[in-house]
Amino acid sequence: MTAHKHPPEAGQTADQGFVRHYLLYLLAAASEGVSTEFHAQVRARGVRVPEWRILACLADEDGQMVTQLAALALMEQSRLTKIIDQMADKKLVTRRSDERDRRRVRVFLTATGRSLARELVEDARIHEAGIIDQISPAQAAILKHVLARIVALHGPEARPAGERRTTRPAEEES
Amino acid sequence: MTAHKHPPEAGQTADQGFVRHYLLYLLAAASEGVSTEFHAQVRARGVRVPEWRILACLADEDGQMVTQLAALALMEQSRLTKIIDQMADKKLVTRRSDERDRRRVRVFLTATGRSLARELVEDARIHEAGIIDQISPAQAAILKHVLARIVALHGPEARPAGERRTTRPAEEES
DNA sequence: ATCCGGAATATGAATTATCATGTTTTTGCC
DNA sequence: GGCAAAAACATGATAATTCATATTCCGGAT
Repeated sequence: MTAHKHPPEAGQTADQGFVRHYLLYLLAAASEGVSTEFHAQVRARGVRVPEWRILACLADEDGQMVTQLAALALMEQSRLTKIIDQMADKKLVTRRSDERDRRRVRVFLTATGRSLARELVEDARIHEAGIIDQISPAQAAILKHVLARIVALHGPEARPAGERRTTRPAEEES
Repeated sequence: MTAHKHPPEAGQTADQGFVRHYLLYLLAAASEGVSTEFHAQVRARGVRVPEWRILACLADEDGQMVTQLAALALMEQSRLTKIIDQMADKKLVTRRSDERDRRRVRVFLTATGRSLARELVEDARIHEAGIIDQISPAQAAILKHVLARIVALHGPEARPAGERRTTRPAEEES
C-alpha cells in the first residue's frame, strides 16, 4: 500500500510464483536464454536460425528426407519446405528425389553448405562448452541425460505420428 | 515407425550425431515436446498459447508492467502489447496506467481472467506432476535446479538490458 | 524552468509461420 | 491388375511475428 518506490508494490505474490518453478517454464526459459545467445553468432555469419538448424541436422546425416528432417529439426513440414527453398537458392543445399520412392525428396548439403555447417557446429561446440563449464560438467552430464529421457518420452518420434499437431480447436466465440 | 524398409544409405553418420547430444538441442526438443503436449489442453479450453503464458504470469503477480511481463513471458514487448490487446477484447485482462509513472501500463486480470488462469495453472500442475513422475521426482528436482541455474546465468534478467533484442548486430565478428 | 537523453508503450509495414488442401507416388487389398 | 487409402511434398491464403519507428513521459543537467 505505502510502498511508493519504483519496483514491485503489486499483487499478492505467493512465495516466488508458480511460473518460476514450473518445469515447462524452466525448460522454455533455459532454452530461450542459451539459444538466443548462440543465435547472435549464427546471424553474425549471415545465417538465419532455422537455416542453422537444418545445416546442423544435415551435417549429422546428409540426404535426409524432408519429413525426417522436419521432425528432427522440430519444425513443421510445410515450413521446412520453404526454408529448403531459400537454402537451395543460396546454394547451401540441393534436392534430389529418392530413387526407390519418388514421393520422397532428399536434401543434401552442397560443398558450401557443408563447410558452413562445419564452422557453425564448431562454434556451437565451443559455445556449449562454455555453458557446461559454468554449470559444472558433472551436472551437465546429468542434465543431458534427463533431457534425453524427456525427449525420448515426449519428443517428436515418441508421438503417435497422427496426432503431431491435431487438436480440436473448439472455436468458441467470445 | 521409422524407415523399416529403406536403410539409411545416406551420409557419414558419426555415432549418433552431434545434434542429438547438443545441449541447446536437447533443451529445445525437451521444451518443445512437453509443451506441445500441454498446449493441446490449453487450446482445448479455447485459449491460445501466448495467452496462457500471460495468464500464468499475471496469476503469479497481478498488475505487472508490460516490459516486465514481456521479459518474464519470454516474448518481445511489441508482441506482448498486441496479445494484451486481444486479451483485453476478450475481457481477460484490463490495462491501467501507473499513477507514479504514467509511461508505464500495468496489466491486471479480470475476474474471468483470474479464474481461467487458476484453472489452467491447476491443469499445468497436474500435467507437470505426470512428467516429474515419469522421470522420478529426485531427478526432476536436480533438473529444475540446474535449469534454474542456467536461467539465472543466461535468462532474460541476466542480459545487459540493452542487448535484449534491440539495435542491429552491427555486422561485426570478433 | 528548459532541454536532452532515455525509458515505456504503441503502431504499422514487411516478413514468417500456420493451416488446410492439392498433387503425385506408393502400398495394401480384393 | 485395379482401386482406395495413405504417405510425402508443395502451395497458397490467412494469421502471427518481427523490426523499425513514433509517441508520451520521466529525470537529470544546464
